[in-house]
Amino acid sequence: MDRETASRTDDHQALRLWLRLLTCSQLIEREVRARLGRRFATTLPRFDLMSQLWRYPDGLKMNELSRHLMVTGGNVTGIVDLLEKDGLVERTPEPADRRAYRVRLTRAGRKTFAEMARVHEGWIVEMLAGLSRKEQTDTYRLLARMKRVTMEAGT
Amino acid sequence: MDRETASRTDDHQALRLWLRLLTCSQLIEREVRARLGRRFATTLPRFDLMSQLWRYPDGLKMNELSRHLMVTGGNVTGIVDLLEKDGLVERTPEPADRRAYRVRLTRAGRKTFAEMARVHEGWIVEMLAGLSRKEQTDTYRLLARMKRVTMEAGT
DNA sequence: CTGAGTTACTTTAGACCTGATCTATTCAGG
DNA sequence: CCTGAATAGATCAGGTCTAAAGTAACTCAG
Repeated sequence: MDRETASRTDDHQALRLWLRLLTCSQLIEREVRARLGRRFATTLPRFDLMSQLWRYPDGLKMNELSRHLMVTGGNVTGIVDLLEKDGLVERTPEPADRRAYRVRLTRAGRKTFAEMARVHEGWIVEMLAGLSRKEQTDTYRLLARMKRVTMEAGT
Repeated sequence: MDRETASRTDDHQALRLWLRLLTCSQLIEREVRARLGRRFATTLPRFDLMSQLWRYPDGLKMNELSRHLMVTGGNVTGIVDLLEKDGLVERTPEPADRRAYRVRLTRAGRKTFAEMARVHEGWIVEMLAGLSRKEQTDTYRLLARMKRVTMEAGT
């Protein structure tokens, strides 16, 4: 019995769609968090941050990380602090602007993340393996529509 | 530029689907959280908890709340504490079991929630208004599949 | 009836997240 | 130059969440 099941009876279409979306998202996210903790003793926010740095080998400034991850700056500070303490990322000074840092993966960070990303993708593939290729692309396309209309509505 | 856009290039199908699902979910959730704060000076967890109690006028025990909301017991304790302090819910003793409480909405809680739920559904309808009725039901059905296969894979 | 195991809830430590505020630096006009 | 606005980042308070440990009450075999 979860939130969604408990409320199906008399709600309306858009609301039901939203609750189901939330349920799916939480099911996967919860599992990924648990596995990241068990297998790699890390967390989803840390994984996400490292994933961004992985795509930008020259590093990113704090505010760029903040935009990419869609979280506040104060939050990025905290996560980078923790990753830095573990030696997975480093803050290097930005010569052009003494206020700014450039955050990048260390050698150890790259090694660690490469392995994590490989295993992580396997988890997702496994969790969604029950969906046919067509179901996956159909869902992907419909969620593209949802993403678009939601972003437009939010403006 | 968000997480998903930043990573589209060379990822595989299931992973892309998951990232898009996460993006959609976060877009809506973020907006709902912001509006709940601005309009009602409350938070999504508090709203969710009250929403469960709304459906069970006789109240729920703490562990039932925990199961419905899919969060840990310690978390429920904290949220109920805050709602109780605001006079929106009350803990009443459970005669049959002196370890347990029965949590229910107070009169003020019912009044407050009724208004919040009405406005909240309006927000969701508005945010998803760009989707046709068919798109909504198609997405709903595909997410039902995803929910099912994900829960089965998680077992 | 008793004590070992279970269950209901709370507490705690630690991570996460936001919004607001602070410090230091940069930049744009005058 | 000099000053005020804007920007980069850090810090803080408060709420959220988990896992683990703690307390009290219940259950039921022996």
